[in-house]
Amino acid sequence: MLDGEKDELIARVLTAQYRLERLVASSHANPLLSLHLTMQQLKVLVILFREDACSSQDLTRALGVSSATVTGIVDRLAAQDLVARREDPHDRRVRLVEPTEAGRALVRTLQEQGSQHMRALLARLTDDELRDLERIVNRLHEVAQQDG
Amino acid sequence: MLDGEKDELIARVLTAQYRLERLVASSHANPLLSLHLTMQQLKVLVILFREDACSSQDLTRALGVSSATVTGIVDRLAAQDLVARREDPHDRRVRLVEPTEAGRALVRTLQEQGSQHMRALLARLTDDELRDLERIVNRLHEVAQQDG
DNA sequence: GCAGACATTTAGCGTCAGGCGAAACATTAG
DNA sequence: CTAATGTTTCGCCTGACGCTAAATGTCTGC
Repeated sequence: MLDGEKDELIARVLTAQYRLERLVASSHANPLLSLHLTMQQLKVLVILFREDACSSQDLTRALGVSSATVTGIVDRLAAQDLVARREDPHDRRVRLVEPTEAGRALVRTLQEQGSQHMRALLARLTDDELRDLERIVNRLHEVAQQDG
Repeated sequence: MLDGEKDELIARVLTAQYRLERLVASSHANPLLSLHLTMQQLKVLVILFREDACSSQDLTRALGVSSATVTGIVDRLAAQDLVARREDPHDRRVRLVEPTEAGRALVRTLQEQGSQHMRALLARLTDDELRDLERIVNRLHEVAQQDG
């Protein structure tokens, strides 16, 4: 296939995917709308979800605020049982902050919107279609992993 | 295929997709992290993105706050040129609020995370894989549309 | 045409989260 | 041992949001 044609095919796949996401999103409530966190609290959770555990200093740098401010934000997240603090075994001055399972679950609901809905849609595909999809998603995963 | 086997296959597809999303998300910055809105402001934008235009009263109900509060939130979004107000032609008491193009673009960046990255991944698939993917995504779109 | 209802905004007040600098305290590094 | 470092506490300040009540313009039903 010519490069132009492949680009066109990729663009079509992305467009189709985008339209599907839009359609799925419009048929059920966006989890963001029922969220009761502030933006800074959510940012901390998103960072922790990705990094697993961070020192207060890491958060200070990531958010661009003072360590006193980070203490306040983490305190309020801890009060909601969304994060927990622990000591860094290598340096007892450092407080590592990590998401609780509830904190993780919360970020997950934001990132995998419509997953139950998607399950219902997938159930409407033929077995062959499902197998094809599995094969392709696994391929994409492989490729993404090679990219590091 | 037996129902149990199909459920298993669907679960595998969802798991593979989840793992792929996690991998993609971990390799580039989450646009949420550079957002400078408050949560209520973001919620209003998300609502408007979906509905296109809302009255203040619609927002009052959607957010569960007073109309005076909605006025403040919308004022501050308008000051950032993310929303615009206009009169409802059918009832001049009503103020319709709609996202500006900048407001739409902002919500879009949150919802299509990793789309450039995905493009690069797709480029690594074979032509047949891309065609299969397009076919399946279009099928899912069809099914989602039938569901209303 | 008019009174009552309705949609929105304004004004004033209060609370909360976040933001800071400085000090205190425990820990680490040289 | 001293100086530097990481975190928390304290005190102060600001901005956003949340509310009630009043004001103003518009609509509805009689």
